[in-house]
Amino acid sequence: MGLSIGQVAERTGLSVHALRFYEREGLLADQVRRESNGRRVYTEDDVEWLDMCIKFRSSGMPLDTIRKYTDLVRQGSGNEQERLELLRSHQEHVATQLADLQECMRVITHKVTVYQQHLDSGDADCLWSGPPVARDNTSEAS
Amino acid sequence: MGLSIGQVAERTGLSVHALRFYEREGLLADQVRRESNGRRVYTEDDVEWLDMCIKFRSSGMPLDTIRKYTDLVRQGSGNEQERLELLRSHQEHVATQLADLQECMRVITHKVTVYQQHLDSGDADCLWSGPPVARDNTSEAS
DNA sequence: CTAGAAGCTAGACCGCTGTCTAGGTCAACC
DNA sequence: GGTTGACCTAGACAGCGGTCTAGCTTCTAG
Repeated sequence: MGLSIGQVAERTGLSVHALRFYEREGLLADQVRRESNGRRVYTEDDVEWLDMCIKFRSSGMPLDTIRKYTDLVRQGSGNEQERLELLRSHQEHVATQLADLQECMRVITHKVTVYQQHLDSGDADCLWSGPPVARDNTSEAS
Repeated sequence: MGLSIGQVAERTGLSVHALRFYEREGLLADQVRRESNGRRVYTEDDVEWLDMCIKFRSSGMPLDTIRKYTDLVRQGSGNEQERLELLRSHQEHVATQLADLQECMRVITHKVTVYQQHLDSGDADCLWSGPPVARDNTSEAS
């Protein structure tokens, strides 16, 4: 039932280093138990929690904020409003990121399309606008 | 017609420090010209290029890669295939990010919903599952 | 019994992306 | 002519998020 740090590393994709680091940083809701020999014993809950942390991280939540959230959860019930606010604020943040990223995607896709067209329509003939400026003339003028 | 570093900072949202840093890092396609007194004079093209760099950066392209792309553009025509590959590779990267971010959004929205419901349905009564575990039981079990 | 794999702690180090400081120039205004 | 503000360079420093090392212990298999 208990998992070693290596097993948790494998499951979560984090390195054992990162796992110890996260623990030091107070990102784990439950204190990790130890075997008599001092080795960490993780539970399935820990893995679940870590997966959530990874999602938070990968969506740009700083470790600091994850720690805050963890602290709230650790304090037990009564602060659900605070947790909600934290989550909502991050949600907004992610929404912004999504919008930004979609815009980037649009621009890059446009550039890719233009270059592709250029390459498709014969190689050596420079119908491409010449130097000195606009040598990357995939800019936005549709 | 020429823009000072301060003006460019204002337009792009980058700091003057960052602008000088980007230049040192070779992220500018055209060499920035100088006034007789040594001050930088930017063109509208520079601003456009910087906007693109900002989009690349904000979608996670490392400065290193932007530099590579810049180098290709600086070298002039003939390497469009390489540029395209670089762009495509980044495009894939962004697509992955988008998917990840959307998944994060899903999870966070779920959590927000659960907390909201909890808070809506009366405050003090703990129909919430108690300690010691699952104190943040917004996990994925719909 | 020994080798190798896995774990432990404390703390140094790293890559990235800026940011800021020190020390100075230059132009404009009161 | 003094102050203010924008600019210059070179280089030190900072924050984040790990990553790795040194030096040690502890299990497991052969």
